[in-house]
Amino acid sequence: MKTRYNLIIFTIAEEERKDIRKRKEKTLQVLMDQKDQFPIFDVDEGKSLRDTAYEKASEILGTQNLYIEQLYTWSDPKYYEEEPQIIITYLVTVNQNLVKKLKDEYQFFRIQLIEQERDLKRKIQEVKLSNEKKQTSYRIFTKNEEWHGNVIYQNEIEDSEQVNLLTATILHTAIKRMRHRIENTKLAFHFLEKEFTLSELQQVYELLLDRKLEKANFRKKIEPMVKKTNRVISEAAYRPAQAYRYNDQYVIYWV
Amino acid sequence: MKTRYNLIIFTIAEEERKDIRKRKEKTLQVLMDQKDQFPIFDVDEGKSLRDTAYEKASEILGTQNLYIEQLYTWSDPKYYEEEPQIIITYLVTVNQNLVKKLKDEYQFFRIQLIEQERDLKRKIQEVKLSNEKKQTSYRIFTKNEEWHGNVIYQNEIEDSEQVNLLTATILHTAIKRMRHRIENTKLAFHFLEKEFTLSELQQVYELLLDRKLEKANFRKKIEPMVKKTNRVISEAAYRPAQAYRYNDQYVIYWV
DNA sequence: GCAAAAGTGTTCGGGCTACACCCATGG
DNA sequence: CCATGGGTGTAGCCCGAACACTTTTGC
Repeated sequence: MKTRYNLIIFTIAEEERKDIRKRKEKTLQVLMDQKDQFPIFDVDEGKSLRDTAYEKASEILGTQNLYIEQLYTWSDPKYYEEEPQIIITYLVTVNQNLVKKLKDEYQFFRIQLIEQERDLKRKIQEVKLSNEKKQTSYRIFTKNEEWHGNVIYQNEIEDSEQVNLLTATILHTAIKRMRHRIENTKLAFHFLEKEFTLSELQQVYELLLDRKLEKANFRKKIEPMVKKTNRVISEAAYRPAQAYRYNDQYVIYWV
Repeated sequence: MKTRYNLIIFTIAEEERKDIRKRKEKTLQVLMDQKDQFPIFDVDEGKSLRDTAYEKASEILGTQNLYIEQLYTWSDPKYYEEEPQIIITYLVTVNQNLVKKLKDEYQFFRIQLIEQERDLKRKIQEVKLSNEKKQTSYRIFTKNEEWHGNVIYQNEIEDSEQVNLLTATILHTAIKRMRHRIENTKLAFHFLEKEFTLSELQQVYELLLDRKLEKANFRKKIEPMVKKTNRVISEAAYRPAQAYRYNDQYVIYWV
């Protein structure tokens, strides 16, 4: 039985400005290798897996400024085509401007999620992964089922030519995890520069949550997580925005 | 590098009634082996770890009515005295009345947590584990620290004669996890019979959260999770209580 | 002036908190 | 009738949702 670990690395990239009067658009992206899978490695003997994963991610991305967290450990045989494995996944987020010298074997793909159906027991999403060179898309069915009195989530994919089940499941699980983590960790801030505007922060939230938020309400909610600086950031032909920083005093979830 | 899995199994037991006029007291208990550790096993090749863990837990406890969930995967060398390992922990909860034929090598221990100190960056807890035959106690220091810009939780124990660091960390992590899970899964209900009173449910919450709750408010909050039956349950020299069941229609956290 | 976004204030409703009160039972 | 817990109603508060409105900039 082989034990390995892999990395699901997210970034938020700014697209080219199309309209000089408008804000730059941001997209959520994920890193995959040439086989459309997440980078996977053998475990380093006698070392903390978090350290190993952090070093490997730094090496891939060329920066040390990363959010990292253990996502889940996968062992179900249905995930493997060949020999059974145990895979421990680490979730990483990074600011794209810090990413240097990305190796040829890895590429970022834009993620688009389109919800097609949803009821109490199941959900169908269309997932599109694309960059300049390549585009893949698949549909993922998520069901919550009973299993010995426990409610468990099962994912199925329609077109296994496009993506394998484990990859799709990891992506699904990672996005779900990030949606929780933006509420009470620094995760969202690792997508941004040290200084950022509240609109940029709101865009990060909107990309991860996949829905529009109310500006006034958003600002009230995240107020304790940020600190205003005395600088402003000018973007385009509209009013410049105040620069903010993460508030290091902010601690919650302290059980 | 060896990969294994272990089980942290909780139950809530009713103590003997001391005063005929009073309600039976409940205590939170955890299963450990004769070396004061959680049951640990080799991974079953080519099988889902959740299935393996579930079967092993059923075998130990003599019942199939269990809550089970993957807790975390531990790899840090500081947890191991001898050779490095990777250990995947599964969290299990069970109703004690269903526990049959518990093997001699395993025993349940009452858990008492006493918070001694707490501020923004650290917390000190005294942990007492006891049953009729044995008692151990130790102090656990939990700190939240910076690590490459991430906030991470570090546990330290004072008296490593009493318990090893991994065992203490798993217990700590499991309780934290349960405190989240009672809000949105069936976890709490696996401690109880199929039918129960709202007071019993409230006691489960109070044991896990380690604080008293307001009766009226608690009932309003958990109302959507339960269904009233037309039976009553008489306990002692006071008004009998309505019996409730888990409401199977209740689904949240459906991302 | 106008388009676009920055930034703020107000109202409404739901949920949590605290507290008060009545009900049913066995001894 | 009393101790004990079962069970319910209400008032206050905070937080999030919805919406409206003002300000600042470059073109």
